[in-house]
Amino acid sequence: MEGFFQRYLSLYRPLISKLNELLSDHGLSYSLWQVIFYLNNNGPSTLVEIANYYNVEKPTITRRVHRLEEMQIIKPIPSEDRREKIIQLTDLGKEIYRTCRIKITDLENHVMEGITKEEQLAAYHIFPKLQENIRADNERE
Amino acid sequence: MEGFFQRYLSLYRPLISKLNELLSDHGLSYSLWQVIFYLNNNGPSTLVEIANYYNVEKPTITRRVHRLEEMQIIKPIPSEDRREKIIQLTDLGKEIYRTCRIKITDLENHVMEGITKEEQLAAYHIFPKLQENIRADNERE
DNA sequence: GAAAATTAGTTACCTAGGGTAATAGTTAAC
DNA sequence: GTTAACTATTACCCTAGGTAACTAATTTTC
Repeated sequence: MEGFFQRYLSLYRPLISKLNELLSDHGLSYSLWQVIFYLNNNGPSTLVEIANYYNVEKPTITRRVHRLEEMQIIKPIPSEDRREKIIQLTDLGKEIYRTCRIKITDLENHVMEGITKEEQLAAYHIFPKLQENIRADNERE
Repeated sequence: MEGFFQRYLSLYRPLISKLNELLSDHGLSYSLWQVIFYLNNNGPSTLVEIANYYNVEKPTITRRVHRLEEMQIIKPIPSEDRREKIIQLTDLGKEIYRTCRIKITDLENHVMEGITKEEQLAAYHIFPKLQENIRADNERE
């Protein structure tokens, strides 16, 4: 499958630019959206949970969380364990999630025009497998 | 196709890290590799050609080219038009291309393990189409 | 139950990578 | 021959993330 990475990667920049543009209407970027997305799907969470999910370091999430707090999109809630900070979406945050979710899904449908359902599903299924293969390969070291 | 972008994008970081790691053996990163790759496939080229191909700005390519020149991987050749700078791979550059090409193709094959040929091809074909749809959508503005 | 180890989050500093605007030099257009 | 357009470069800025060191809180260990 020579050239697969080349094709995969050349889509990245146009796509992430498009998403960032879409999200900038709400003062967001894709990296901030990831946190909102996680909180919407998983409910109140700690920073470590989010960092683990996205395979990024803790300071990265600290930064994202601070920005979202300033924007009143998320807020901390009390925790038993006083080391950790549990955050959840505010009402504003939930509203923004819904609005952006619709826009992103619209975009997803739009860029899929002219592509058969079979191809879409094949690609959809392939990503986690590739990720798992890379993860397993990293493990092996 | 809700969730497609999410899946596509979560593969990016692991993959680009893996490639950068692989290329770091030769003092390279994926962004530098792109220039080598282009020169290998297209022969001597100007910076503008490369910038257009990868949809990045000219200063981005200026920087990459300077680094590759320092590493003696590429060299300028005389041009009729004295505004432009034509660069090509050196012998060392061609050698590095071959070595890395093999390693990258090996990695491509390896991360494809357990994925059917049909799925691979479907994904392979879908990327340019998605890119074209995004491009067309941007055009429309 | 006190000391040591671990954990969550933060801060400070650094790096990669790319964009914008302005500029010099060169060529094309008229 | 003057103006416009083009190539490459420079300077400056932004986004995004990583590493190392640190604080505070909690577990583990003995």
